[in-house]
Amino acid sequence: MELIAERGYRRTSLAAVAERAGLTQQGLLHHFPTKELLLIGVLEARDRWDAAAAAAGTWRTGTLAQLVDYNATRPGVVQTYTVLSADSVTEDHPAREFFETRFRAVREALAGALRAEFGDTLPGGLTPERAAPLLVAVMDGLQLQWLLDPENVDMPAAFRDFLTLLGSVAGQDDEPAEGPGQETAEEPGAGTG
Amino acid sequence: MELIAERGYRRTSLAAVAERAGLTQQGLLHHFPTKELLLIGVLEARDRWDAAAAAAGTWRTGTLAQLVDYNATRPGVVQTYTVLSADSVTEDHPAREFFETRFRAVREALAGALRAEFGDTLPGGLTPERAAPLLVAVMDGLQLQWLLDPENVDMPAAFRDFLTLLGSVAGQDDEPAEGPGQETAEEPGAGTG
DNA sequence: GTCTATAATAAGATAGAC
DNA sequence: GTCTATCTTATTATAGAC
Repeated sequence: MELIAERGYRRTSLAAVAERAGLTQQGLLHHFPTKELLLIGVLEARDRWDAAAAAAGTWRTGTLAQLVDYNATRPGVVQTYTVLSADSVTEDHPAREFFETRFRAVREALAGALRAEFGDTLPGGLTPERAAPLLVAVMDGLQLQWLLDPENVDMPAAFRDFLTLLGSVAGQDDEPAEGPGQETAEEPGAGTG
Repeated sequence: MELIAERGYRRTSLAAVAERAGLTQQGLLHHFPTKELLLIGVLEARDRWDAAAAAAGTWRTGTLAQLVDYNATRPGVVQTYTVLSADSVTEDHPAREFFETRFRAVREALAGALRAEFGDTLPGGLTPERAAPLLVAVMDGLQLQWLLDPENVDMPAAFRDFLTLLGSVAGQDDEPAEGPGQETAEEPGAGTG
């Protein structure tokens, strides 16, 4: 995960991963026979690590704001997710199905969360199902801008601005816009994951 | 551009570009001495091609909605932009400065457009400067979801939903949500470009 | 389970002829 | 301006010893 965050999947060599892990390339290939299987192993590991965050039934917009706060303290993890998810749209990418499935699940989970918090109708006459992809898009899009220019893009504040547009009060009273991050909360998760 | 759209920058070989262009790898290297300079040439070419769209003084939210319509008819171009912009956040990427500068310019241009259309105050008490990164984020984030799952993500409709949240009327009367695209309008431009 | 050794390939780049 | 030929390096993957 560290190396993919730094260099992206394609530029990350098995030799580099092996070195960081403290064994040889061939030792690494004993556990993951191909580079592709290693990538899938990484994604599955992050999924397991994100198990708590994936308990979507308990998500609220305030939870999401805290997740964005947390992400703002972990640029490496955010970069992993951003680079890998975009890379996955290319032909025959081993992670394509993973992200396709994941985005669908996240949209559904967030739609459920929005419905639980706001009911069937949101500002502008939107349904939770129509607002969910926007919520996901804002999280991912802000991450890209923030990774490129953290000095000029206040990701947590911008996300709360969007929640304000959605009609949530979490944007105003939930957390200071540019707080110290959730240093205490050890909840993981990057991007919409 | 075509090949980068299909495979991403790193997976695109000089030999493949040369073949598509109808010359040998060495003939290509005569015009672009390194692969990095070729990438910069591609980005500059797209900038020139986007010159019309970059006349930001004339942008309005309706224009942006039409741009999203157009993008929905050109998955290859959108993919180029999505893959490349995300890839650019990795260490020492040759296009990093290009995208950093470009995102900053686009945010400023869109802030100006929002101010021209809505004045200094938007819904939720947002300023144009605070809404602009959200607008960019929604465009980019929707592109990623749409590229991964075009059957389930109606990018133009979702973008108009966001415009509705921003208080624009363009979302209702400007264009059918899932139109045939702007086949006549030859205006180019992918992503926030 | 980890190692050394070694394929087998593919890539970016250079030299020099025409 | 384009070509053939070649260099150099990096990468994924395999074979087989310990």
